[in-house]
Amino acid sequence: MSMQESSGVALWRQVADGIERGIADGRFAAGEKLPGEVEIAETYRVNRHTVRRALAALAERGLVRAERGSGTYVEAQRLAYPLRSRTRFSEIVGAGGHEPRGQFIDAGEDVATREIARELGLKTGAPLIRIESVRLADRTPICVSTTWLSAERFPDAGSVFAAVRSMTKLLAHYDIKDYRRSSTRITAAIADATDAARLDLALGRPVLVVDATDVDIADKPLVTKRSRFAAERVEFLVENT
Amino acid sequence: MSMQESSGVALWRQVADGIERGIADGRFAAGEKLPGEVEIAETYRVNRHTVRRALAALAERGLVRAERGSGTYVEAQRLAYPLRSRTRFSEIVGAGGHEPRGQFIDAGEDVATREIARELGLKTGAPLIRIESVRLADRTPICVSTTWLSAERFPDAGSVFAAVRSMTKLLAHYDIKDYRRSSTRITAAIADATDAARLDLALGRPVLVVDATDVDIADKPLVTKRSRFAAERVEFLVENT
DNA sequence: GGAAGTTGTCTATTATCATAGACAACTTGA
DNA sequence: TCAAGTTGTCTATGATAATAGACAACTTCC
Repeated sequence: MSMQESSGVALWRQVADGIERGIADGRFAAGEKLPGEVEIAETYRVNRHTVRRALAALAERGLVRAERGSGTYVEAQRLAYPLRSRTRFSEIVGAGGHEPRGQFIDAGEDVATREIARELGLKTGAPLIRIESVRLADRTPICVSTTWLSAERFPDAGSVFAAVRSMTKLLAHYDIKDYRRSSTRITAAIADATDAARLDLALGRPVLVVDATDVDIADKPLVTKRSRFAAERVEFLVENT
Repeated sequence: MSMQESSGVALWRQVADGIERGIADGRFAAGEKLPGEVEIAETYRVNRHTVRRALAALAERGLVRAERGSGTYVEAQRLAYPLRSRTRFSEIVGAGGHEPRGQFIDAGEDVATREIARELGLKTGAPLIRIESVRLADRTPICVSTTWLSAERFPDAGSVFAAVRSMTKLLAHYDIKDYRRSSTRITAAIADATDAARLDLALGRPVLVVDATDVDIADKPLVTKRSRFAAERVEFLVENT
């Protein structure tokens, strides 16, 4: 009967994404009641069971809540994340009325690829400290980051970060009182298995991939990082001054 | 045997996304040979047939090309898209050595939601012109846009755009010689069926959703739009000055 | 109380996904 | 030429996705 586009994405998942999109762009406001399962099934031209599976997936992720006999209700909101010259995770999250947190996952040594060397103003193959971390707002993971610093300049960066769990505090430990974002590159991708697990994100969900470099007040590169943000939880704001 | 995470995304699709990610971030350079199907199957822990399906999907989208007896080769590249105060699609694409094109899809009338009214400095319910368009680099669709303008100030915007197929030229028609981007909000989502078709994108692929407003030299709002960029074809650059 | 509308649960059937193995067709390099 | 390594094609089987129908359990409102 149906044509079956065979996109590699299950029908229930497409319905779930459609509803989530509706929540994200405000067609379904927070607290509001969704259309009934039968009505959703009709609009997407799928079986009611397929809709139920979609809703179950959204419910598991905490986006909706089903009430038997009554209906299914929305509960969600996206975090506004301005991209400014002064970018501090804790300030941005705090300003939104949430409690910023940092989690240290792992640190190790690495050598600079050509790209990282260029960003940090080092030579290819220079020794680096690599730090893996997660940042959260309240208890919700917002992004995972892989951060690189020069191992010569910041020899104990790994253990320092593990203790302070904040990039600002890490730099302060090395007497760097101020820094700013010099460049930011943004694209989107599907979360890989590791990132998905760390972000508590379903497989196949999109992430915003941000490559950024921070410099000190003399424009000297300090750290470069690649962060993956859960797209369903944030919205970047670019303000042209 | 396998655990089956049941993410709603087929295994072959996950493999395809993984390989695409590898192409996007440079692990597999353009023109280079991918690992053999057996090796890919081992790294992803799936059957070779599953890998073949993933490669077939990538081949259909033109990202790779299989050569019997020899191997499978990469062919792709992402468009760098700087987000500056002065943002002109044709200039950005032209600077990358590609030929910019615009396609008019549809125009109609609309009334301002609270959000659009705020962006354009109008009252909620004010009459608007809504324009749907696609922009391409060479023959590849880059983004689809929904653009809103005040119907009072730009009464014939729809038919003018249909003729000139460029926002800069449309504004020039109303004696606006210069304008600039005042705000940009970025997030990511999965392309819906309509956008996917217009972008020639497989279902379930991510898009970068950009909400932007352009203002004249006196900071008066001119147009506001929501664009959906094929994430696999562009990379946004934010330059903090 | 009762009707209408909602979500929850069960059984059953068909199509697609994923695996498995074997071998053909072709390219490359020794 | 030949061996090794590659992609292409075939058959087969079990697991999962999607459909279909029926009815229970519960809420809301008249």
